[in-house]
Amino acid sequence: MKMTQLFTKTSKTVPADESARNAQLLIQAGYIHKEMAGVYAFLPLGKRVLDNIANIVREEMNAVGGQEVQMTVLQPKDIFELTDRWDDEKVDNWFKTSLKNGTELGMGLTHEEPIVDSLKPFISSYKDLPVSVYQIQNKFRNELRAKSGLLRGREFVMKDMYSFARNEEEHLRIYEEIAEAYGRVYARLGIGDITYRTYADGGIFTKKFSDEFQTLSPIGEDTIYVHEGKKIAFNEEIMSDETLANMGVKREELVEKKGVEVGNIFPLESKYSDALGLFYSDEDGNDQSVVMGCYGIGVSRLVGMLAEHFSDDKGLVWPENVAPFKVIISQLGTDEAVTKAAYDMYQKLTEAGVAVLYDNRTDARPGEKFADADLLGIPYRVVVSAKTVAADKYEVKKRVSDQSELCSLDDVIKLTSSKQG
RNA sequence: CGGGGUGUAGCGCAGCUUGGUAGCGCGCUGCGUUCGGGACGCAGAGGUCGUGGGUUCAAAUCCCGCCACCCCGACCA
Repeated sequence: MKMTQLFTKTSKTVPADESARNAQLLIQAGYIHKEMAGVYAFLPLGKRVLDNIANIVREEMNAVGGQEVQMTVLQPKDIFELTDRWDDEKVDNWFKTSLKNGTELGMGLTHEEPIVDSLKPFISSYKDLPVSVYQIQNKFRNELRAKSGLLRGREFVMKDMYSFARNEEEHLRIYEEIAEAYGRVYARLGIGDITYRTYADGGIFTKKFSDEFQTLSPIGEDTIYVHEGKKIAFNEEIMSDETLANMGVKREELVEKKGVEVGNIFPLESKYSDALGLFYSDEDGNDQSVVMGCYGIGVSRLVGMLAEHFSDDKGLVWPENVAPFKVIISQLGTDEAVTKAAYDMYQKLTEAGVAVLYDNRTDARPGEKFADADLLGIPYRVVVSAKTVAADKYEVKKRVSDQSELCSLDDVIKLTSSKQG
């Protein structure tokens, strides 16, 4: 993409109504637009990052047999009454609305009931199970207070998967498979080493425990206790001598940290399937309960988490897998030879399948182009100028490094088109 | 929802104490000079001062209500 086509611009000043670093950077660089507190629009660059993250999540969910669907945002009241969750006393952060005739509706905050409801016509036999279904969709939560930029909004993008198994044993196998897939997601996003599977409370979903995936960060809202040796952690909310004993861990082995919840998985047993009448016939023709699990990943929250984590005093520093563009070509000067060399590079990289942002602005001086390349956080910067043209080379610098090197066009293509991941 | 703070041009801010023709920087438009780390000169455009009421000859400024945004806390699929 040519930068002159991109409608967003960077700003020299930090927005005054944000104090979270992730929101400051993303707004300053033109990735997102704040519509209201806790509600952000994704602009072209932000949308590309969001989609890159979503695609990694999608690939890993597909790899463990997930089938993608898209549920509705508008939800009927009756199915939530069957599970006793409609009452505002039970769930108090639900945006609700109504039809003209007064019929009450909910706006997607979670989808256990609708998913069960839509699978019901298709699940009747043990032969129909197991199955896992997921979606990547906007979720709405009427938070009393939005905060921390993209980390805690009222409208956000979430991947939620629901698994349906014939029995507890099958459920556990699937649950662990998905937990492992989660590990791969965070590894591919570049935060595998600081993300911990964390033993936590079950919240409104289940009486039992849940597993959170917590990424260590000073901006984290949760206090967790990390066991480095086992690469696991415990949420403060369930810390007790009994829990620790059950897990075979000693209190002095744990280190207190702040974490951002980037995923949360729950065993649901048959709470929702039973309530909504989803059963299957076993080999003997007897009705059996379906054992469910649900699995969330905060996709837009991850945009914020990664922006927060991968940044420096000059701006964003995206990992290659999520960067909106892998390469930015900074053309300095408007000589014909320079323009031609820059445009050649742009075309060749594009043909090689590399996502390129071509800074073809003629009204921006070098310092401004460099500052923008840094702020935008594009992993590779290729400078084309009278100097590089004279040397018949291109100057390549990684965003994470302050050393540049002169390369041939082919070298640049080789360097930037590898390591897909 | 409790406490604290802030709303003035697209962005960042000053002006408010002590009422009297709304300012600065960035950005934007035009012209010229510049051109490897956010250049400079000249000439311009752009504002219901969050909003509604009140006091006053006169309100960005004083008083009251409301709205929005930020922070701390509580809460948290």
